[in-house]
Amino acid sequence: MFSKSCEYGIRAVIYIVSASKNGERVGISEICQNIDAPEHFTAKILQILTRNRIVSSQKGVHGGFYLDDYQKGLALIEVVTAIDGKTLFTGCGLGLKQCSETNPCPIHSKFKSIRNDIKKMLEQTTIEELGNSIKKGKSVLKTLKI
Amino acid sequence: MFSKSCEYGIRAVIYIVSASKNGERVGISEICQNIDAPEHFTAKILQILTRNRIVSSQKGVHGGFYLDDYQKGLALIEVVTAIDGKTLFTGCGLGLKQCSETNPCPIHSKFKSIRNDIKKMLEQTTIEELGNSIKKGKSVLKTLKI
DNA sequence: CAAATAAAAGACAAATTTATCCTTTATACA
DNA sequence: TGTATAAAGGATAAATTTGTCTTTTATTTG
Repeated sequence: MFSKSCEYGIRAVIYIVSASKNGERVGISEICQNIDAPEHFTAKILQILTRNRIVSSQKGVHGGFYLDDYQKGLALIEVVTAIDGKTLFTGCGLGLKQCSETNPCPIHSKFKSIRNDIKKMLEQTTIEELGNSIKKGKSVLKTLKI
Repeated sequence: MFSKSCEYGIRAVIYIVSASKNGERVGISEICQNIDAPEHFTAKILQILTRNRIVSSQKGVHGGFYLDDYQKGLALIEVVTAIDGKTLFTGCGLGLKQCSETNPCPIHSKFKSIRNDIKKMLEQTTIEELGNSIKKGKSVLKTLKI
């Protein structure tokens, strides 16, 4: 469904929101320890997100990543689109470039509703909402240690 | 969503069903010309499907690929599972191995309904049904030449 | 200003997916 | 029975994705 990059990206932003109380910044190593992701690789993904102004960052001492109030309210679809592009919502299920309403592939209509559901779900879910779910302990971002 | 292999595999079986009138066999080069897919690569995917008894094949003169009546009635999910496995229906949206009902990721429940919809769609759609859509000219499997 | 810190960026490597080529095996039919 | 045919299978290559390492840049703080 999502690429590994996108999975790490989503997990990272959710962690940042859940961990940075009152504007505190979170470092890349802390992030990656808490989402079970490779550090340098995830750093590059966060670079993409900061370039797209989905995440904010600060270099130097006490630097790190954080989300401002506007960014917290962004929907998950912003993260997904920045990393994986729009193919998941717009592309043909069978990979046909010319597939369209007037020139449909055999599963076009059946696929359309699913694509729309995915899109709707990602549009309606905010980063903050998912961060709160982590804060409250209702969900997790990594394998629990035993 | 699906891998390239899976896209080619689905397109191939739909073409075979749509093109093989009364048990006629269809050769790999004809298949690939009509679904815009690389020949040798698609041949390997059809090998997987024949090993899984989703497609039938015959070597030698007048050989080729075909689907018997039972195989025509198979659902698309058989094709997808044989090629891409079950991760699309069972895996976590954020790639967490331990994600489950009791230990959910933040998007677990929202994702579940979408996964179920995809699964349901693939279970309810038969290969034959899609082949008929092609036969009737209601849909296409490749870019139309202008 | 200098040192320490942390993200940004660039270069490179491993792994996986996608694609191609060549040889082998099975089948039909003359 | 032998030859042509077409799928099966093996080996290899290209492309993409994923992952690592090192250097550079910006910022804070003493």
